[in-house]
Amino acid sequence: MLSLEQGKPLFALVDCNNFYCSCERVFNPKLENRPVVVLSNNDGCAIARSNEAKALGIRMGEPWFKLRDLVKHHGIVGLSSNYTLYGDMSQRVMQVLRGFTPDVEVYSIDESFLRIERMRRLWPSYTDMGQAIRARVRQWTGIPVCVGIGPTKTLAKLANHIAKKNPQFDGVFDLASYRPAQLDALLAKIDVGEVWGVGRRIAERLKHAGIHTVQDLRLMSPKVVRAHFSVVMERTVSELQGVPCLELEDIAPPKKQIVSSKSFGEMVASLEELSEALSSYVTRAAEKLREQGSVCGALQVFVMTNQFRTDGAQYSNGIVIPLPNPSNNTLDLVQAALFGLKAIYRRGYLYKKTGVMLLDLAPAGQTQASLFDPLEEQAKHSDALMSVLDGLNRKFGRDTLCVAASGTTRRWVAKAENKTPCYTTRWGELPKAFAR
DNA sequence: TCTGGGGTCCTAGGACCC
DNA sequence: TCTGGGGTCCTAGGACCC
Repeated sequence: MLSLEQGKPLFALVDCNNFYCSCERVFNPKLENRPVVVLSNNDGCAIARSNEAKALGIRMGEPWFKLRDLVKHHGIVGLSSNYTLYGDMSQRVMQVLRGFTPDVEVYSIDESFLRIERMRRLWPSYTDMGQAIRARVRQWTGIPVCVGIGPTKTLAKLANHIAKKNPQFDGVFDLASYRPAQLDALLAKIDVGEVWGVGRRIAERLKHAGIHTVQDLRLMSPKVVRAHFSVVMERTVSELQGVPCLELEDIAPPKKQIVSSKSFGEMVASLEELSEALSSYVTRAAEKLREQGSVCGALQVFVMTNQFRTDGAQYSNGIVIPLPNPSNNTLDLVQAALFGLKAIYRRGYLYKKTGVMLLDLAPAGQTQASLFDPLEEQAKHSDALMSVLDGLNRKFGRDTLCVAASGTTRRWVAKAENKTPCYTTRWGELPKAFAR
């Protein structure tokens, strides 16, 4: 981790434009210049929109079925999400960024923070450096990005927003390239809700107090903000004023909980089918658990009916199951989860969703031993079995080897009616190029 | 008919301890 | 009539992020 004490930091935020839509466009140029929407699991709602789709007023999270008319009139393309593709494209983009500096924090699937103050001499200006990043990512991956540059993460975020919204900056904006008075005027035109850390609720409260723009918030005293809001907001205001409070976290800390849950393609009533679905989610969660080298000490199972429906009875419940011995063995976890499911299952409801959360995560191999620990020999067998399982599934694709409890009919799997191929991760689905 | 999934952090309040 | 003060741990709920 690059500490803030090591000289004055400078951050760049590199953010992919309309990331999921851009990934689709890389492999299907016919999608260029058309309104494209990528849908959530189950083809439920819009989670990524091309600029053309945004221009039609399609909002983030808008249910797809409500867009039916708009779709008909404007020839909107709605694609099921293809996370395998997006995950792979993301890794490629991040790899290109690491070619510029090792000081990269992958903040989400489509954005990274970079510490750039040591790169200054390689380009005439930071803006030129930003343009170089943009050009290389575009050329090597096909993905368009914007770059925002500022002395704190919050300001880099804001600069990125400015780069995105103002075409005259050509996708790169360095806050330092503006004189203070110019910057004040610019920030006085941006809604306070655009600040990183200011969500819908806090924006409402701020506006109620007469704070409408980023500039208004920037002029507040952090102490006063703390008194009326929280330490988090205090930090945000300090960062807006150029005082860095957040460091670059280039080494991802292990996750504290792992969740796997999904809505069903069709409603599920029986315990058997719920068990199948839950087993498959637990399998996925356990894979993630082993990937980060952890074991879990407890898991939580939950079920719920469709809360959007007004007819029919509603039911939702959850239960935490402590494990006698911390484990990352899929079979142990499935067994515990099914035990929990049995306890909260009620007959007579139509379920929409179930899921599992792995809790009390700890590094494997350094947990408190219990009186009833399995024999060392057994533990070794368990580890060996899991590495075979993971190895086969990595090599031959997910679910090549899975627990029988996850079933074979799988009526409950989510809808994905318009999904593109895994162009970059499956031999059988490689894109084909033809010469004329 | 159709409404995502996966995370983090902070705060308040209760239980309990000395 | 007067009814301490400080600390920890846990949980639930709320807010935020992508």
